[in-house]
Amino acid sequence: MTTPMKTTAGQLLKERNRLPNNTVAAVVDGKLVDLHTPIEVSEKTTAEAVNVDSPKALAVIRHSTAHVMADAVQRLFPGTKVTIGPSIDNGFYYDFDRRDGRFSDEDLAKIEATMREIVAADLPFVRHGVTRDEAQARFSSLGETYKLEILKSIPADEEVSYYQHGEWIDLCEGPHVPSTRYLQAIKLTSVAGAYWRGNENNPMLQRIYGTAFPNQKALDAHLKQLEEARARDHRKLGKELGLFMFHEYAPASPFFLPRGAHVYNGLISYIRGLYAKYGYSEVITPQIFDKALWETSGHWENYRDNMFLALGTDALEAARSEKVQGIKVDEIFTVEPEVATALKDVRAGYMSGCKAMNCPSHCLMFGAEKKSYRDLPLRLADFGRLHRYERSGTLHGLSRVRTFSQDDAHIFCTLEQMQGEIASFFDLLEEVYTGLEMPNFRIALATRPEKYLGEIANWDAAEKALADAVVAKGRTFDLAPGEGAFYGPKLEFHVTDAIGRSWQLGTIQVDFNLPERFELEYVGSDNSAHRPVMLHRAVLGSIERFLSVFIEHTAGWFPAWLAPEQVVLVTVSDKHLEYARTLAASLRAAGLRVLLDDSSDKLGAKIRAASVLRVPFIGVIGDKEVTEQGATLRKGRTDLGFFAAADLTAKLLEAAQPPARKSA
RNA sequence: GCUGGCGUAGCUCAACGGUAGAGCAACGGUUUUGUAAACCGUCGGUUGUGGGUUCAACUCCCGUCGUCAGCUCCA
Repeated sequence: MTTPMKTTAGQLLKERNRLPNNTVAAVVDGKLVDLHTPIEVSEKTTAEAVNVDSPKALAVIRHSTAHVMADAVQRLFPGTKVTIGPSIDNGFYYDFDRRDGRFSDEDLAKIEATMREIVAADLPFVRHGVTRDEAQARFSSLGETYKLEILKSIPADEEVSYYQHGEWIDLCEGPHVPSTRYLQAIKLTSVAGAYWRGNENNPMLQRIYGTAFPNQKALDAHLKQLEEARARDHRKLGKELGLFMFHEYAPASPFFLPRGAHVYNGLISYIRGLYAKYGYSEVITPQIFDKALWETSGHWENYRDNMFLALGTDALEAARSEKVQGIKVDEIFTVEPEVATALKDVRAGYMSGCKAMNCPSHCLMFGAEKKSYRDLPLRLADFGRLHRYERSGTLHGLSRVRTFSQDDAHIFCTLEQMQGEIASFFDLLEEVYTGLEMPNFRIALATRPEKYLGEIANWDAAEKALADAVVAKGRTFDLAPGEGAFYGPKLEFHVTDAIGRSWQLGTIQVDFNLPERFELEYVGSDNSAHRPVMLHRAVLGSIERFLSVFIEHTAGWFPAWLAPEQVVLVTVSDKHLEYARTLAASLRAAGLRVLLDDSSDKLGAKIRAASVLRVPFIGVIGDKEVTEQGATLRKGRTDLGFFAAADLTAKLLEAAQPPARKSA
């Protein structure tokens, strides 16, 4: 018989001799709690100390820091109302409603200074479990209207509590560190607007972001990583390396300069090379279609606002002469009324759309000829250019653009073939990620959402096929329940880059919808018609977005097979130029991309110029190299020594091989 | 889209009511160099754009375009 007793997690752990010095919280019966708040325990209660360096502790520290920040803000800016202040992936934030002004960078410095005072005061965090009425009374006397709103949204069966350090209180379920003294490494990072409860119809609040770590060393490491990410920013490198540019005449639409276009095309030819091996057939499809196509595919209904509509002069002429029976333009456009008015006579039959996706084209191709089960699986690949109207606030360098192309393909197959197709896609994906030296990825399986289309049995079969394919490869996946599209479940592939960030690149998605809408059929061995399954899949996804990831992953140091130039020859002085020209010509004849720096700069300056451009190899030519007929090779900061001309060619040609051919 | 910040020479930035400047790049010359920036000179801007205020606007105000950050990881 166990008797319940009142104690604290800290006390309990101490009695059990399991309370190390650097403990900030505890997990009691699976729940994260404070060390210092009274709880009911029995002998059966399990308790575990949460070490200051664990991820759980980090969240507690950050949440406590958010409280301290809100305290500091209200001390410095009386009348400011608090809202919410959670811990997040890289730190924490707190949203404030401040009516008398905006937080400036100087304000952040002041707030941070006040926070340090609060930390130095070593104020304990005390939890108060209260009734709803008590909480209501307390926060309404403080005028904290947002907290009252939150209080209302807390389910009736949940306990309500507030936390106090010093004089300051906040409606909060905790847990918190025992005292402000535990918050030793804090930093406020930025201020930005955020809507109350994330809804743009609600008032705009001011959000202060900050971060906190168990110690200064960890904080410094984090700040250094942020700096590293800034240094690798693809927008900055794209400019510095002459890869791409933008122009306000085509917002969010990249112009790939010669060096960038080389890398772009290199990626496509790499993928294209693998398509032969994996049995894909590449197709080329139109850019602009009659609106009827998008009605069939369902995009007109669901995706119209994201599409660019193209109008020929024919359409305008037809409208003017009123020969065609039309519909009101304001039924087509969801745009400003004055635009709709200006265009109101444009006729529906002439409306056309620039493609945002390739799948409808591929469905037309599939349906154009009678298909037999012997034609399946049919894998149609398409690098076609897509246009999507993305909201201005979501645009970002190459990673979110309005025109791009994908390493897109659609596989038409039978239900039975699905698992094999998924497995084969998995092989392709692994080969590419390994080839591009981004071999680490995790997988998520997104399953049937509440609103879905098609038969549950098919959904179950598709989800099982996706899961089985992953397991068969000896991999695990995270389940994302209900995150699938309305037309089918999918696998998502999230790769980890060189500085530990995760990006979703690849995906394979089952589609029960489009074959239905396009009434696609094949004749089975039983001589009757069957509906094929359609798989959408991409390895890199948008090439533009992939490039943004790849540039940041490599910090601009592309592998030699992909780099715009593979080697720069630099001479020690003018008198070595003649031989350098001969050598450059012979390397070019061997198929290598060679630059020759014939400026009158000193050697050091030439090396610097080549390094800034991230050219993989630098060949130095001076007296010794002319005499011995070769070059001294350098890769990055590493000196590879002297290579005679023939060896140099062989060495560079080896490095210039794309991964597929290297491994073969 | 919304809120806020920012648009100055090709690039990175300064000047913040008195009429625009530096470094790098480019160009010309000198230098002939041994592993991440030689030296001298020259060119380069209706300060994104359209209006307004003022004797005077890069600077202040309004519109517009572009761009950057953020816009539930919920007490």
